[in-house]
Amino acid sequence: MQKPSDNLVETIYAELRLRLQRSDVSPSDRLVDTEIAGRYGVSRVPAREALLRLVAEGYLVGTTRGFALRQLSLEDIADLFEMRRQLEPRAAANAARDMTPDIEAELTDAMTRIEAALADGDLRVLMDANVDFRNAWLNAVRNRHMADTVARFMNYFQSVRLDSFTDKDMLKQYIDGLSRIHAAFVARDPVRIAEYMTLYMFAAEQAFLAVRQRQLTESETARPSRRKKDKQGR
Amino acid sequence: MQKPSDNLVETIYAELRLRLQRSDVSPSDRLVDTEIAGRYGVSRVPAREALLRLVAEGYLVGTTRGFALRQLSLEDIADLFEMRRQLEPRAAANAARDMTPDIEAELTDAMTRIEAALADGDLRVLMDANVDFRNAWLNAVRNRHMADTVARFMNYFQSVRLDSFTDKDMLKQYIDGLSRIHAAFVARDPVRIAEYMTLYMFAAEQAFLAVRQRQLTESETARPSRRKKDKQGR
DNA sequence: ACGCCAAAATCCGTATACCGTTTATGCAGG
DNA sequence: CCTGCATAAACGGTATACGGATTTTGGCGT
Repeated sequence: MQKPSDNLVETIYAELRLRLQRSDVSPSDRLVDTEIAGRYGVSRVPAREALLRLVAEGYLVGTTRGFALRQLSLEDIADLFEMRRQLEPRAAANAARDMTPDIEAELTDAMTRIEAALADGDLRVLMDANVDFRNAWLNAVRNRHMADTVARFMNYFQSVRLDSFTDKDMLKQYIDGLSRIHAAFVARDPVRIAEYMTLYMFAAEQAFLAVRQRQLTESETARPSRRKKDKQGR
Repeated sequence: MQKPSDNLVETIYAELRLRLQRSDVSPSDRLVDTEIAGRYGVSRVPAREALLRLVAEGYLVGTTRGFALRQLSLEDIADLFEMRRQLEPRAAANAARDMTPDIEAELTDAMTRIEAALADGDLRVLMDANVDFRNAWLNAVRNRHMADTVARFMNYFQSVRLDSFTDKDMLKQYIDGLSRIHAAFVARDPVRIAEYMTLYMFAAEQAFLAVRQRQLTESETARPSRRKKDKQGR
């Protein structure tokens, strides 16, 4: 009865969004409907509609040459974090209030994997576990409108998060914050959750601003020549 | 090149959303792509994409027989107002802080028209002026992500607002709340704005819940066309 | 060598056509 | 009259095709 694969647009959209969440798409990549359509063995229409939806949601921008990751300006980052500060502490507090044992187990599992990945220095695993952690507590939020909106604002940053993790100190600080939040979730303490989350938001904003600023100054020099992507037919 | 009307999808989308904002679409209406395409003299594709975007944003739902207004459940209303309480007081406070003379003039003009319409009992004019008032202060919000998100949550209710206005007492109360908010905008008082807006949100939630509940009980009886399974009382 | 311009390629936007599913309609049997 | 069933209509989903704008490519003139 569970039919997420009912229509092609939904399938492709979900797949693409997952790729964005996992930073599988780099800022220099161009997503072209024909290429995606070919990869799924369908026509342009479903691929295009999925892309347009991602554009409407603000994840992508349409260019004259394919769709690309939206590049956040410093102002965007500040504005988006103003929203996150407004929403996430409240959402997390609600989640703590409505937490169930299964979700707590998911959270703990994800947290364990995050710390293991930190020890191993495996960024890819760390990011996946991080997404799991995030999705787990969002699932405890009863208010779906709230959970979806929060998820959307988080996703804007998911696609660049790897970069901010290149700084080891920042990464350590990030995991510490997460660990504290996890403990408060386990303790079912909505007030402290809201508090920790608020502090976490400010730290995260600084981290992303720093990362983005570095990217911007670096890209002053790099004027990319055209790169050929290998073609694959089917 | 200030032409957002470059492509057809954008044009049709904007037009349809305006119609939704102005309650030009009733819950029993069915929006069909071919019909819309015909009205604009274009093919199905742009009409369909505009409709799908409205579905993705939650304004419409796709049925097997055309697209229809999304019907908010009582839980939806409660959840959406939880979001509005979280966002609108802050957004309005920001607007008060960043208010410019032109926007204040727009606000005052809209407020004047609202009160005139109230005196005339002209609901249509009142609703239009109400949308203008709302858009005016949203334009003062520098954080576009915030303004857009707030607008989206407001729009869910714009399409049913006329109903809540059938109760004269509620209407009067509504305008009083708006008038107080307008005064605080003119006074550039972010703190009071946030306060008034919060109170206003609670009142509005009660009003919409009451309206929706009445709608739901009323629709128990309305059953057109011939049925097969379910028998009507003799 | 260098730039300028035209031809080619790429890719978005839009149009048209087909198909499958769901709903309505009409007809025959009780 | 009601019920069941077959047939038609409506509509969403998808495929394919065309056009136009923009970028790339390649060669020609200076």
